Amino acid sequence: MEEDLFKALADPTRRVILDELTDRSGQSLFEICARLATRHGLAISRQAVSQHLAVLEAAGLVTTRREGRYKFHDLDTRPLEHIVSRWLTPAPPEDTP
Amino acid sequence: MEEDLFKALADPTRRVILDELTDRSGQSLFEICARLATRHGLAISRQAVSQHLAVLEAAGLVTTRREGRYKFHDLDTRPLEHIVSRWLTPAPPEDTP
DNA sequence: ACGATAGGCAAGTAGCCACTTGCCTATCAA
DNA sequence: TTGATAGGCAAGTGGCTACTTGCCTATCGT
Repeated sequence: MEEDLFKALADPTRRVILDELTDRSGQSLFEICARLATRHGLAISRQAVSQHLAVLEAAGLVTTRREGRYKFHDLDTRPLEHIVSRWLTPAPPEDTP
Repeated sequence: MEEDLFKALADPTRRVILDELTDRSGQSLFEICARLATRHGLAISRQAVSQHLAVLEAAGLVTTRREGRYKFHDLDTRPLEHIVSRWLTPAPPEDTP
């Protein structure tokens, strides 16, 4: 859903998570939490990060794979190409809410 | 401001306005209102559109010029290039809210 | 000058969203 | 099996935001 993509990008914390996954894809929830805290000074609860990841997954920006008790998160930037092409290239309008 | 850009893109009505300005740049507030109604079926008040345009202008996506009692709105897509390059190319992370 | 058109300002409201809190399930190590 | 680790679910709360309403200013045509 196109709507989900823009909603996902609207939050600064989610953008930092994308930065984190750009730096190292395939992190678990706890890894992401730790790196948000240590490298970005973000004091944020595990649930908050979990909810952000769900939003990013709904937007197609993150894919997940389960391995035992771990769940790894991988970045998928393909939806992003798709977004700028809407206005940078002469393309027809899309959603009408 | 980077934050303003993503916030601006988060709203579906604002994205349709960008579509409208992509189709024809330099429209006045009333023109945009009319075309949102006729071409997109959006029953939206003039003030709402005005506020949306202010948000788009704060994001740098729209520039305005006054001529008499008219105020024309022009599209500027440059901030958009800037946004996807953050994750599509190996670039350093940015905002930490 | 007067009415009509184009737009601005400000306050109020309703709905959404990020975040927390509390509890629960599942996997692994000892 | 027990405890610890990794994650999920659900309800509640505070703040932000899109939209409306009402009134005001400025420019143009006649």
